[in-house]
Amino acid sequence: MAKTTTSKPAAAARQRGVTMNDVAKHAGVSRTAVSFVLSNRENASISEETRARINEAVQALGYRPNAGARALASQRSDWYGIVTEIVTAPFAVDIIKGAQDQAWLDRKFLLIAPSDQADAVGPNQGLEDAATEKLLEQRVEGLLYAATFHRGVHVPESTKEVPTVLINCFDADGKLPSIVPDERAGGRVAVERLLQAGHRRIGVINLDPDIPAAIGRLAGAREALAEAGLELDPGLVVPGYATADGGYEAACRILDRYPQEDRPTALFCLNDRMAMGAYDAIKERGLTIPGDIAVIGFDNQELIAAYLRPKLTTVALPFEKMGALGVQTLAALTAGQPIIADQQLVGCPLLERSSV
Amino acid sequence: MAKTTTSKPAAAARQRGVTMNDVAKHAGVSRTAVSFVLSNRENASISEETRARINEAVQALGYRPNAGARALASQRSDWYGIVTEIVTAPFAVDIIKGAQDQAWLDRKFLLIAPSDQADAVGPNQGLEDAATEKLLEQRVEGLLYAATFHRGVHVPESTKEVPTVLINCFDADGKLPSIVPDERAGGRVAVERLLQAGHRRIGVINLDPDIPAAIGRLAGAREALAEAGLELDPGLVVPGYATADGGYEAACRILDRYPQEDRPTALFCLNDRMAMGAYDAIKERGLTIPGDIAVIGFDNQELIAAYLRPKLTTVALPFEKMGALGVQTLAALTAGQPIIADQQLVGCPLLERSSV
DNA sequence: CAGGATAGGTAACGCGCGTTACTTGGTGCG
DNA sequence: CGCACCAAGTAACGCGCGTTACCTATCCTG
Repeated sequence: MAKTTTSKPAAAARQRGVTMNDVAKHAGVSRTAVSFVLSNRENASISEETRARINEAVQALGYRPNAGARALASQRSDWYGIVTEIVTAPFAVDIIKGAQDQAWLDRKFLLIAPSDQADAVGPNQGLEDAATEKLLEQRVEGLLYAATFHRGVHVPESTKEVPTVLINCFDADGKLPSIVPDERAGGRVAVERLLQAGHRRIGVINLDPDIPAAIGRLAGAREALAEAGLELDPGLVVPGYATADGGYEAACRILDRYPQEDRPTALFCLNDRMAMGAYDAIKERGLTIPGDIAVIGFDNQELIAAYLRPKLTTVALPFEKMGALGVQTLAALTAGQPIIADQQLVGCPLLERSSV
Repeated sequence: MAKTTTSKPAAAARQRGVTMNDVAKHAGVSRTAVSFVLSNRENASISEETRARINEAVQALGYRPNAGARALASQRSDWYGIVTEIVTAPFAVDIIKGAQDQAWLDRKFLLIAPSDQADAVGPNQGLEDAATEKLLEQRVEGLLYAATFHRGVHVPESTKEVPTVLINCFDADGKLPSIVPDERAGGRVAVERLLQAGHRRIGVINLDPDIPAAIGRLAGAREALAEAGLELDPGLVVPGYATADGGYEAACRILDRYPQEDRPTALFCLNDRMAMGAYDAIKERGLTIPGDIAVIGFDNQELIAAYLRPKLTTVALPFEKMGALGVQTLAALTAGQPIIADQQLVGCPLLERSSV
């Protein structure tokens, strides 16, 4: 396995551009022939022998196709673009990973353009126009928009020029197809798990009640309870800021509100950060997890859920899957297939750890 | 602000490609003239009037330059490529953000290519070749390699064809310039902070002692102690797995090893995950933070450090800055400037929160 | 043995744009 | 009036490649 210094290819390529012409000359054929074998044409009509000679020449010269020129000539770029503020927020970066991997499989290149967070809070909630523009200049074949958290967004007009799919967000004013987590089913599976463990009095630490995550997860929780013939005691639902401190305070309120015999035996925290705070509130009172109080979270923020003590049982947001599905959907659209559904829901799997 | 439906531009552009020729016709000039005003040539010699006419035509038709064609003709792509496994690991995604933002400022486009984690553990520790190859096919002007954690890497041979900079890693066998965190200075500032708070017996929860992070941070800690006329008691340095559990166990050992009067009054945890575990060990013993034991971490993993109770004082890894500096360095190299230094160290700032 | 059908190629155009060389009409100057 | 000069603009080439139309030799068929 001695590393021979026969890296002539690299040396040759370094001097600014081995082209198909060079390959053709080296192999003693026309450039067209080279193009044919490199693109594996069906009706090839190139003899095995010259095909081999050409491949040798490619190796020998270290030829590397010029993607730009190819795109120009063939009128297709093999690029998708994704506009996202996610780069800023490690939280949902798995969307990108899922999309990347899927694109890679389809031999597409994913161009990632950052979207200014600034816009996201302003009156125009749209993801950034400049990024979209840049991507269109690259002649991407399709566009993806990905948000850090599930919400409605406004998308730039120019988007209408190419197929577009939204991930973890939905078109607030149009009909663009979108991929979003099935919050309701997620809330349901969480509470079902608690019921299955024998809990009957379940406290819920809520998020801002107006966002899709809160609406869906709470509805799911109610469904699960209803099926068990139970109702959600309004006193057991407390709102919290979406932080550890918020979770701590909410948990304190919920735990101190009732005499011990009425105290909930389980807490459904609508996100993991709040669960983190709830842990402190519970431990502070000399209670154990899950012995005295079971806790279940949502989001599966690895850095928290997998490192809390005991490890947090939680419902995962399917970021990676959403990213992959987004690319698949986009591929279908660019291939001219009709839109399957305006909104595709992706399941949120329960991750069993040790807090229930 | 009524939204008029005068989106003729979009409509015009939709039908596959408004070109410079179309603009030229619409403005009644030659394509060359259009090219000149769009690229803002110095020796323009285009009258203000026709320049205006051309710009109007651009607006009217919704013309958008074709980046690929431009690259082909001008022989420069305005693209940098970054090969990284970071997409997989939210941990260091800020490197990408920093690089993105800087590239955006320089009007460059950053192509992000995923690197298979698989390779990173194998005997060939190199970041993936396929990704590099793909990027070179796009004719990127420069390459960046970014790793999730500070270490030596092997880079594909083909890399030598364009300027290359390593971020958060260094070339294990060559001379490629790299940007890495100043671990030593970071360790030093952490311990200095503890000393300043009056601590004299400081425990250290170490990482795998062979990795650059551990070597540097520990050396820095020793330096700070030496300057205060102190030495690091070997019994106070315990190794730990780089997880919360590892930190918990290490903290238990260190806390239980000494009678109360000899017990360290502060713990320097070489990463935040271990600090998270140390918190539990401390609280379990009925001790308070920072009253009885001060804790300082490293890495500034926001999801942990900012949400622990009390919030964790820690030393930040300058991911975003490293990303930006990487792009700046690359810009200098592509501009033909000589390499400043083989290895640029970036400072690790102390983030004061509430655990010291 | 004429005629067509194939295998095995090649010449040449165009993708959209940057760029260099060239043209043209007007103006200043001796 | 003749010449140089400049502002204003254009024709035309080439970037590297995909693709279509064409061309030539060989083989088969009737």
